[in-house]
Amino acid sequence: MGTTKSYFFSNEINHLSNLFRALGHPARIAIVQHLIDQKTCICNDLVEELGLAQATISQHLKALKDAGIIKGNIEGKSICYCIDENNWAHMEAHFHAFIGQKVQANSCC
Amino acid sequence: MGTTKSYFFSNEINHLSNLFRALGHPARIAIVQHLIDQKTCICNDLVEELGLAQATISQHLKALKDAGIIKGNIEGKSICYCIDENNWAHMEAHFHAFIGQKVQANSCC
DNA sequence: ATTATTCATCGTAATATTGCGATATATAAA
DNA sequence: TTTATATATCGCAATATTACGATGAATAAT
Repeated sequence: MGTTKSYFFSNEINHLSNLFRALGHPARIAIVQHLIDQKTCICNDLVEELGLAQATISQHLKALKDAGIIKGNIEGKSICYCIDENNWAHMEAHFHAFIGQKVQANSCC
Repeated sequence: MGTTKSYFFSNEINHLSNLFRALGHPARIAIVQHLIDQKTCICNDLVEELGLAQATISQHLKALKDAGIIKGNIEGKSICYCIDENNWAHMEAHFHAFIGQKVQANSCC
């Protein structure tokens, strides 16, 4: 009990919900927005920027990396993160295929 | 400890992450997709359709309703759910404003 | 070689989510 | 009125998430 029954659902649906879930936390949205805004790579000014502990930021970065939304590159003693522009395009397409669907007006009220 | 520090973030960011989170579960994606496909309203054939317990489905419906994604209407002894087409449009715009942002290619690797 | 910096990971506490059976409520049907 | 049907909610157990301090690993600076 307590565990999501992913095996009840298609890969398609599980993948989509994983992407949504990865963005389902304000810190992770803020991180992604920061990476988009700063174009150039960002390491952990995020810690100062967001006001969360370093361990917490690192955890959120991992979640975004696992979802394929960002990627990181070692750069000296720090690590340079940026949007994974390849997956970003896929994600955009994936989201749009779902959210862009036509919805009937007032179909129940 | 353990609670999301929403007050660290803007309303904009919190709202967006709430929307994403509402769709961050396969059952809820499946429910929304079902509501889109069936155009006409759906009550709890979802229980048979998804194979989850009635209480669980009801809980997921509540999460989607709280997020403004669906709405329900009493219809005899059952309740008729459908996409809230007004908020759906807002949501689409909101998502697109975020996901549709231009991302620099290979900005860190 | 030692020290400082940057980041990941571990361990742990607090809280949230997921799922279900049981029960409550409300309407329809008999 | 009694019974059946549909749904919401309560209470609980299992698991996941969020957050943080402490520690480890790797590189840069001294």
